[in-house]
Amino acid sequence: MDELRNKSGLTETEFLAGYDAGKFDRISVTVDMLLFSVMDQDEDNYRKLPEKQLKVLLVRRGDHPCIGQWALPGGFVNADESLDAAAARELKEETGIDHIYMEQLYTYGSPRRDPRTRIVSTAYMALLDRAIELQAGDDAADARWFGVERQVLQEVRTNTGRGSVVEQLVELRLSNQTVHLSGVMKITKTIDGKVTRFNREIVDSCGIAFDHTDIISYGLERLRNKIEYTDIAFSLMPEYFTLTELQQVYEVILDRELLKANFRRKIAPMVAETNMRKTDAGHRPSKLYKYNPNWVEDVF
Amino acid sequence: MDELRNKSGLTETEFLAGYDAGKFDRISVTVDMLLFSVMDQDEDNYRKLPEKQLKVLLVRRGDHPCIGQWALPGGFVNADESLDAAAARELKEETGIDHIYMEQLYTYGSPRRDPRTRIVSTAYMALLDRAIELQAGDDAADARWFGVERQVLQEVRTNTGRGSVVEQLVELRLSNQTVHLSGVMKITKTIDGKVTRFNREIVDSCGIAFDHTDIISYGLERLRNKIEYTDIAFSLMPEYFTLTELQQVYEVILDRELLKANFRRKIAPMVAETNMRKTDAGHRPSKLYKYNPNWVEDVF
DNA sequence: GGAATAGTGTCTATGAGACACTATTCA
DNA sequence: TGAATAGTGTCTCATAGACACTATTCC
Repeated sequence: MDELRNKSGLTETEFLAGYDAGKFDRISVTVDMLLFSVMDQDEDNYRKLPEKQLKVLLVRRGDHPCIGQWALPGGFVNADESLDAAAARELKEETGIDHIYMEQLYTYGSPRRDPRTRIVSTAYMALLDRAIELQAGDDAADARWFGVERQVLQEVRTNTGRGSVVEQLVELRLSNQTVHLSGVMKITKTIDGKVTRFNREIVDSCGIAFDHTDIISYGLERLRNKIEYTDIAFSLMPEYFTLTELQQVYEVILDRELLKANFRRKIAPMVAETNMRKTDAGHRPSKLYKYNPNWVEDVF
Repeated sequence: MDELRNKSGLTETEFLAGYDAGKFDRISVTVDMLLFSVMDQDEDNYRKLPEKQLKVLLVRRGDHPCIGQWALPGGFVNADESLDAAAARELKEETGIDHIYMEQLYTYGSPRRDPRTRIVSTAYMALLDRAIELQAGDDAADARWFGVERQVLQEVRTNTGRGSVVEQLVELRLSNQTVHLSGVMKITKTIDGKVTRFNREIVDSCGIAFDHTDIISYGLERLRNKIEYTDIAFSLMPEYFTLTELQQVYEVILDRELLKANFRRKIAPMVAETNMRKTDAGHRPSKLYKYNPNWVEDVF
């Protein structure tokens, strides 16, 4: 095969020897890591269960651009590593964690999304099954968990002659004890004739760096969709858990309450009972379950 | 805000003036366009309806690397355009088409996926509602439609101690009157404890350039999933169509037959009847429908 | 008339949702 | 004992699937 020659009469080996990568614009490529976890809120009443909250990990930027703002952890892709490997490496560097669920989310490539230079960034989403202590004085000097809330502020539906436009204003609020961040996205679905287009635009961003408001809100939407038809929720659970804890994770992500009996029927095939129980809770103990790894879904 | 200074005492303006993009490895970024359409097969019996087939557009490579093989149309992203814009531009250049459905699929970034240099490529999927004539002597000298077939060759399920592994061998066959291409993917889902990982690997590729076997098979999976819960199928239909034609499009993408009565009930809210009919077909004429752009789904 | 597609009616099985009820700890 | 959660039973309604049937065109 190496004997094939192109119009200039070159074999592939000869062609590659003379190839100049610099003749096309080269671009900096980074990965950003959207790390979610679900953690307990403290509860004063010993009898009540602690509430759960969806958290995202952000890092305070210590340098320009967006100095002082909060950003997703991430960094440049090295010459010899795949995007997946770069994302896993960044996660490990920032948090010391490995072997957790991770998937590629979306690639952001607006020409001016970073004032330094043209940067294309591939966002990944990862899910963590526990709270981790963030060691201060690390590479990421100032990494913190933020509680995540999302709210639709406004929805406008317009009928145009050739179709319709649906426009939503969605607010994202990220907060912990000391810091409160927020951003607003305008998400538009336009149907023009038969052509449907989606558009996402950051309308307002308060303390969130770059276009990370968009990434976080998109990741949240993906998580919300996937929890309905995959087993992704178990990536957020410890090895043993009660069904109520599992239900709380679903509720916090879907942002609505579920009926216990129905929930249990639905997830029954995905879990396996153990003979352990969680006791000393000020009320009836509950069985501990674990993920049933032999659960068969429609695979791919 | 510009008055914030970093540890070196620089304002953002000063910082940016001294920023050297070259200190990190820069990478070539391209877009690849997976363009699908559904076209009629010729039918000899005048009474029978023509069968439909899913098609993908490929371009024969005239230069190294992968000279002589068939690839997705695509090209380098320009310095000043977004990824979406680059994908739309490439599509327009190769086919003369614009204003069609398009979405970002996935970003491929293995270090050695292209022998020239490190290339990260963002794949897009677009859907076309008609057959277009491919003008020879174009930029893409040799662009052709290929019929797409996918077949699961083997599925192996293994129970490991800590979980399970499901491994599928999937063959992709692309063909037209003169050219027959094929590729085989090994798609693996590994559950290890609670951590689920997916892996896609090209096992064999016969005449399909680079990692495009992976892109095409992934796009096909995405199309198959989305046709079940979105209105994406209408992007593949002309303005007016019969319900049987619409059903054929679903069948060709899902690769299974559907029951007519059930199909019609299901898509009824998405279509609007017209008072036109399709006649002279050697059998009972059928009503023409169009997409109902006021159909309300759960929006986002 | 007959070949072919167009189009409809209805039964059943399954699953989602609502709701009411019983059971069990432990301070 | 009572506050709280754990856990179950059952009804209804909506939807997916199977299947059988009627209707209409045009050669």
